[in-house]
Amino acid sequence: MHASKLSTVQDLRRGNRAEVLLRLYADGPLARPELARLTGLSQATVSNVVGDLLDAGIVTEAGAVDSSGGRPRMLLRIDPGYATVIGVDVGETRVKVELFDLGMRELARADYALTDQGTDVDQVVAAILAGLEKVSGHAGVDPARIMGVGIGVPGLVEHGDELLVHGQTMGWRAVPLVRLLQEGGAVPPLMVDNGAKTMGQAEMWFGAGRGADHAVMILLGSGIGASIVTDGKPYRGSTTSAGEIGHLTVAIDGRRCRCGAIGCLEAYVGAEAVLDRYREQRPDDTLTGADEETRIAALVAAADLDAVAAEVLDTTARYLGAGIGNLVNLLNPRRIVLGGWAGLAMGNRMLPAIQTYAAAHSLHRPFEGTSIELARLGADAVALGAATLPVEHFLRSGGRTD
Amino acid sequence: MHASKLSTVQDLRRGNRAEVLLRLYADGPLARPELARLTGLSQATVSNVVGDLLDAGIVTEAGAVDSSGGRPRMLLRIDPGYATVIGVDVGETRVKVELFDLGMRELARADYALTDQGTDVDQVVAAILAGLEKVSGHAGVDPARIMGVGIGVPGLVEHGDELLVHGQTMGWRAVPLVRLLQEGGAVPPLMVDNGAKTMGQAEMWFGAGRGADHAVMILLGSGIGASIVTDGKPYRGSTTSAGEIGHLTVAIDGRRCRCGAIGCLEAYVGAEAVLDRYREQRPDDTLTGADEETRIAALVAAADLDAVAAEVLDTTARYLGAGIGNLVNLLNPRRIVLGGWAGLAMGNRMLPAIQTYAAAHSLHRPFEGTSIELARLGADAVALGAATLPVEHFLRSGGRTD
DNA sequence: GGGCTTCTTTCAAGGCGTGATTTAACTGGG
DNA sequence: CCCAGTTAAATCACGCCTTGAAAGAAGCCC
Repeated sequence: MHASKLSTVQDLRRGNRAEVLLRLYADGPLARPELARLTGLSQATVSNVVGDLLDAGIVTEAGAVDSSGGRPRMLLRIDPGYATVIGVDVGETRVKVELFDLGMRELARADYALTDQGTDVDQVVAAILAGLEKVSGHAGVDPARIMGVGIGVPGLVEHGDELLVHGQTMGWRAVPLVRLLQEGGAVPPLMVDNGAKTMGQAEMWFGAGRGADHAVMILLGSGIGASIVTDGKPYRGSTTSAGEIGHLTVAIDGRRCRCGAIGCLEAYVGAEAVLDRYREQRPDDTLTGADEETRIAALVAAADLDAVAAEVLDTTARYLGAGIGNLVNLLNPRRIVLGGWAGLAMGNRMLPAIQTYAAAHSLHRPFEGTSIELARLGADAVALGAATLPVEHFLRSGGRTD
Repeated sequence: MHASKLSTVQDLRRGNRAEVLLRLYADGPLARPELARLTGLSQATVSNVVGDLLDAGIVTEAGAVDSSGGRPRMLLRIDPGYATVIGVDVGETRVKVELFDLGMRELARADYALTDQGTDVDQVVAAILAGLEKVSGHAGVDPARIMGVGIGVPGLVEHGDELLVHGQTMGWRAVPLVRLLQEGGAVPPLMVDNGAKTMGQAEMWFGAGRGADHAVMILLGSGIGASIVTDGKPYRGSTTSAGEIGHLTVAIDGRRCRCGAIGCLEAYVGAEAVLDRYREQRPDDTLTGADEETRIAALVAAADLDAVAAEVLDTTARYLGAGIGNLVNLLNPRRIVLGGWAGLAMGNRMLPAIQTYAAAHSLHRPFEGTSIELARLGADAVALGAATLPVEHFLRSGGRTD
């Protein structure tokens, strides 16, 4: 019920700087008059703010254009070289650390295999620290100019007094990841979020979610998760665990899920569940491949000839469509993005079917206002999205690194 | 991705006035030092702002208290008599118009029966206009001091160029309600929202939702709807139709819903569906009463003796619990409030069962952070909630009526 | 009554956004 | 080549805001 949190007149300035920075970051090079129009600020203020940002080196001029009889407008953009950020993708099989400039071009990377499915916290922490060390030492990178580290982890992240990670699949319970990293010598700011959420953030900024103020990014892998964006901001709920789409009940008298409940979406559409369902119908199991990823690919490829495979995939689309319908009815998003390696593998073939089933399980009006698309950034956007966390903080704070 | 919309230094003042007003409204009489602490403003600014508000007559002093050796602090509160608001509850059987002071005490009311289930828009508009006329003429009420009219309608409300109401149950299609009312002589501001949402707003402000920043109010009547509150604000989605909980798919191979889809929650837990299910199992139908409301009451009363009734109610609780579980997993709210006449009638007896089933269909962690409660304001809070719309606008704008 | 405490107002200082004005930069026509 | 016309950017004076400090107000306790 309470309003925003601005009070002093400097906060106002900070807010306007943020407005200008966000707009410049989102909509590429812009000239001052356009900025004034887009932000609603006066041209005088835009000149002032831009002057500050130019002095600080955050913004640079990017050439002049146009001129139908007047002074040409000078384009402005955020200097990609002003600072760098690091994104970390903690998975169950490996840790990936990438260094980006502000334009999100990758400057360096480090990759570490995990030997025990990520259950050993110390091994993961050591890998992250090694990765930070390595990419920070990359030629031409000033460690003082690294504005932050974003980390995407599989599991729930609790932002309390101390940041805690609960990772069911890796057996992590209340792991104080930030503290462990700081004790290991990592320098703040360290920002941690769920990997599905960071990937969703990446799609929102650079992929299929661009421009949508209300969107849901579905991350379909072995299991299924989602990242909800409302009013342009990631939605976390009261204890930061919103978006657990995997355990929506869609078949109240259906299969038992590994979570113990009955009829969860994940009991049908996660890669693991899809392969289980196929195996049940074809005990001879003709799919090639040892890991889920190649087996799902084989299943999709087989669907043209194998009626069982086609039926399994169609059922998947039907359940996923019902789940998407629930999202549409409940959240009324502008866009739904299907991502994750399994989502892309199956979605490439089945997007139309998914859309049809989703329509059947949605109210007409909200469905009309929703587009359902595939993710554009592939399955490797977790680190990219994680790296946007410090960037977003930087932009929203009006350009201070603190 | 964009920030809030403050730019000039006067907006800052307006924001601080709003902060003070919201706090005073929510937390009763407060003294200046407490306001300073709660809002984060300096005592000097609080004095300034309060001075303005006192001069404008919006705030009044409410006696001094305390004094352990110092000057006693003067309590402040919003003057309930500063202005009045009107709330309108448009139902399918009647139109109710109520006049409140700012403290939401009812000063006058008018009630009009509808003869044709509300299908005739003109009749509804005429009833509203008559009601406005009547309560505005109430003794001691200055028409110039009516700060606005809030209207709760059954159906989707589209806030586009022109406000349009789509009411499926009344057969309304794109009805320009505000325009019709203005042409009939009603004076703006007129604010319209879905009745479930206004009722949710009432529970948020004065009922079971107080203090929860993330909550879902479930309105269970003949059908079922919901009002979602995120970060303290009503959530509407991209085309203002969020919260259509009634057509969540919970039983993908289940009953056909009147909306045409299969397995909707509303096909099981709405009063109509509950009575249908009972009738299917007991074609002799021993329930007394002609309308849904008394028949549901009879069903609940019969459950102690009638095993079929008990089973029907238990199934209702199971489906409702699954639906609530979906809300918990997806939105991670702090509180879920069950209201509406059917929700209260059934919830009184079955809340524990609903909670148990909800727990079974929720992830452990988010469920732990959620409380599931019954609404406290009865089934007649639609008009009250509607009346809060202009009040909220007034408070958030810092005390201007424009 | 005189200290003491606490609330409330007043005051000067430092910032900020804005409209108006001025300066800058470029086009196009004679 | 120069000069009016046009648009962009910077500058200025003004009014408004918040704030810490200081002053004033209003009660308590001894």
